[in-house]
Amino acid sequence: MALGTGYEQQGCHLARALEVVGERWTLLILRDCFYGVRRFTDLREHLDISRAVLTDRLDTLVANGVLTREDSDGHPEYLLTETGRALWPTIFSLSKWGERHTSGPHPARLFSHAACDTDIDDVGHCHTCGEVPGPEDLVVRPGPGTNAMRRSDRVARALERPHRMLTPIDTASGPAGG
Amino acid sequence: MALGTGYEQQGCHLARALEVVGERWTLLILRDCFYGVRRFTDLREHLDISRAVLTDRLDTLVANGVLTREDSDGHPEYLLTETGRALWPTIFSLSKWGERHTSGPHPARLFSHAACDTDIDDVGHCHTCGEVPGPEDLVVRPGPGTNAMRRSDRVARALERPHRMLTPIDTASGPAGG
DNA sequence: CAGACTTGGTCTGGTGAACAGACCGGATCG
DNA sequence: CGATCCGGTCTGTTCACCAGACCAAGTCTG
Repeated sequence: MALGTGYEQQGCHLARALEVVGERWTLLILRDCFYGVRRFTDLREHLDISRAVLTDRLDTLVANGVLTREDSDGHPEYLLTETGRALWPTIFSLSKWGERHTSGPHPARLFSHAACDTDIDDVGHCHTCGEVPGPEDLVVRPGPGTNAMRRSDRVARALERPHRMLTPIDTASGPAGG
Repeated sequence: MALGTGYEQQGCHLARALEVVGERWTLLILRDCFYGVRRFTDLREHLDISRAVLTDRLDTLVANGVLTREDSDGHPEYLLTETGRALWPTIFSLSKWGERHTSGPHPARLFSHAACDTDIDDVGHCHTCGEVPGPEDLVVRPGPGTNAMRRSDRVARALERPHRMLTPIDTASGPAGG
């Protein structure tokens, strides 16, 4: 619980939202889910997060209907629900803010509208189609700021190539090291 | 620091953003700043937050260029910078998400475009003007979900009436109690 | 000027969360 | 049958948050 019992007094939807997704690591976990990461070990390796905390966050997200936990091939897979997918504007805008205002000027990731191959702008708008595509219609690829990332885990390696959001990350293409 | 030193390995703008605004209370403080709250005591009363934590969060936000600390009439005032104002889409979308997906169906606050008096939609769009107004062009007023709030502090009372965002909250209109 | 009050903090002791890392049970591989 | 992978749980330490006491500067009252 990010705010203890405070949200009751707040009576505010923002406080309630922060109860669910405002804890440490949670938005980073969800960002990875949008990228297509679905498995415990992939999340753990990519985020370098403690197992206990990852377990707790996933449990919280499942309990709040943001993720589902499904068995696939004997392994659990964590998938975004519709509620979870609705967080994309928040994650996108916060990431853009970080890019603009706290980091270097170069985006680490670029997002393009899969239907027309146009890069979306800072508010997620596709100028070719005149719409704001949902995350399922976006392709993520490395941007000029990517050199800031020196991670060699399987997720980071898979994201070195363009990848359709929400489709599974291919983590079977080789060992973690490299 | 919300993520310790983790953001270095992440090389990700979202992680860097969360370093700045991802700590407990921070987004609620900033929401209040958008509403026009500027003073330490008003923030403390409205959020019911410990003095030490509020001090720490304000210092962090000032140090990261999200707020400025200025003296007005002998008292410090905390004001959003341009960088801070750029967080509005994030706060708005997360609040909308909380409204839709974690709380009741009724918005606690409604936002209208001051120029044309039209309520903005869930993505912040004004259908009359065909644009997405910035926070300085919005008026906030209580919505049908407001009854969930039973706070009687001065900020809550001031927000019982429509209020132009980013203009100072009038907290001198009476004592805190009611 | 004394004394009370407001404002904007700092300091302290207790509690809960996050961390690194050990351990573990089931499945799969060789 | 042992080794490895996967998805966790458990443990001891560190760290952040909390309530609440304390404090200094200003300021209102007389």
